[in-house]
Amino acid sequence: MPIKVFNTLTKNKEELHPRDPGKVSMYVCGPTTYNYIHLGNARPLIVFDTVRRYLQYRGYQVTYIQNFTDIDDKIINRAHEEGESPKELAEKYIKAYFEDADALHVLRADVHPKVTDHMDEIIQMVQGIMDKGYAYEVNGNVYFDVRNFPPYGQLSGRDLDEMKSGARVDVDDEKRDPLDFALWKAAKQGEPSWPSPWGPGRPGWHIECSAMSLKYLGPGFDIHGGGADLVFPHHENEVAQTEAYTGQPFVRYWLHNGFITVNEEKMSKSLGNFFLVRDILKKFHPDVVRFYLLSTHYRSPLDFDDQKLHVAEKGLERIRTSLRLVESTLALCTKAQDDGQGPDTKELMDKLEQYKNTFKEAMDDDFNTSLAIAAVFDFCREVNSFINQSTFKPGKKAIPALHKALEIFEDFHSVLGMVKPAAEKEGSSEGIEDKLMEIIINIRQEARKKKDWATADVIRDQLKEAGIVLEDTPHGVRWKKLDGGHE
RNA sequence: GGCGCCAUGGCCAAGUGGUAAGGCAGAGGACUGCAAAUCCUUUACCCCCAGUUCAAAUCUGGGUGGCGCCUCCA
Repeated sequence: MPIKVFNTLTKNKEELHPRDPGKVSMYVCGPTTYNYIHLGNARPLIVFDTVRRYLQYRGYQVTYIQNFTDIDDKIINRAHEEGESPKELAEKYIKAYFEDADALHVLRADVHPKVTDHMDEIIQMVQGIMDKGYAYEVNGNVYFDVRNFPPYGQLSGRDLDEMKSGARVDVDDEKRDPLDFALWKAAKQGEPSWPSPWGPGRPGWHIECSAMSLKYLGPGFDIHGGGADLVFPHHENEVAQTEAYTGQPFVRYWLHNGFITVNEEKMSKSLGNFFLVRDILKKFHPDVVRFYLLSTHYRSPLDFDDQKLHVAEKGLERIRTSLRLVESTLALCTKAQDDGQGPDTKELMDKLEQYKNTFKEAMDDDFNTSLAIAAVFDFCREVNSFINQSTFKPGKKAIPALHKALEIFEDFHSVLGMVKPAAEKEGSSEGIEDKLMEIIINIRQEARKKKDWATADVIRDQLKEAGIVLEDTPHGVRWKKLDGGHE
């Protein structure tokens, strides 16, 4: 079964047939590094990270490129405000970007190219576009000539003449058409600049993604991703530049994620209603944020508030509880001397396999993470039912089925990136913690044997206050630490 | 003004022709010394009107409401 993706270019779900069989090339627009990233920035990171993980899970060799826009007006302005160079400012926020993205378990791209490292490629491309007659130079500025490129508007479904009537287009005497956009901007006083055939200046916003994607992925690469607000003008302009330059189709599949909203309004820096990832992570675990963002289909809008994160927290906890149940039961089975008792494990294994397939079918259908997560919940219920039914006694017989359950949890985790808790830090006092808990639990069990409920309850209550929850089960006592805020 | 998206139970959210997945919350039950966790049961005239069809949440037309892009924006 081929994977289907919704292609903005055709407005249809299409089967994914990569340029090179078995390989997928992806380019995702990365941040302009003049501030910490906010939740709206985090959505495409997590969405396309999940796309990448799933493609890898399905056996594709994925090449993933995500750029940093490390020179533009906003960076220059901000640098002036903060009294440092644009370079220093950009480096600071690139570092911060990685801190946030790593926390959210976003895998690093194969290459994170920066604009300032690719001036030669950019200048060469601008020159090439001029040579082919699709761009012109005025006073050191180079503009793309949209009227001369008939397919302009193909991605965003716009008509040049209809747009002209819109009131929000800047009038600029230098341009032949108001919609012409800058490939190269002449340097202004006090701004960083690079030498070029048209005098000192810097690249326009759009050309960088064309130049860098072309360099690392070549013409006609597979997937270009980004937020829906980039469709026009950014991606439209990328298509125009690149196809004018290469004479070939630029990208096979355009994928765009929907917005994060706050009170049903788009979260954006200009509206000032944004929440920084690092602030949210003070209140919620990164895995919860990830779960929350993936619980809605990537193309739908997603409204943000704390209450919804709390709901996500509970949902994720349900999955984690099931995972722990499997792990602890497997430990009991491994220790057991006999076969144990219980219903047929073959039937369980078949059902688990079915849920795994449901998960895959959901992801195959344009990365429907919402449906896929529903399959994970169904899977958990199946496992919970099996282990908690009264006829079940842990023993050797159940080991293969429990192993299989853990393997499938691992599959889910490899795609969603938040099913399993991150491993405890190396060199922690975990060993001692386990021993202490064993001692405490044994003391409490002695009290319970004597029906000294008062003592047993005091221990349980006080542990809970300390953030440790005890659960008395038929097969022994389990404990877990409550996940509070992160760090 | 141009282009586009969305409207599903108390909340969130899948589902694009055959009488509604999943999560959270609520109610009842099982289990438990009591809890917790878990399991079972239970809660939907799918925004309105008209049309197409044997059959529509799902297609078509109209309406109402909300949102987005056209300016930096993920």
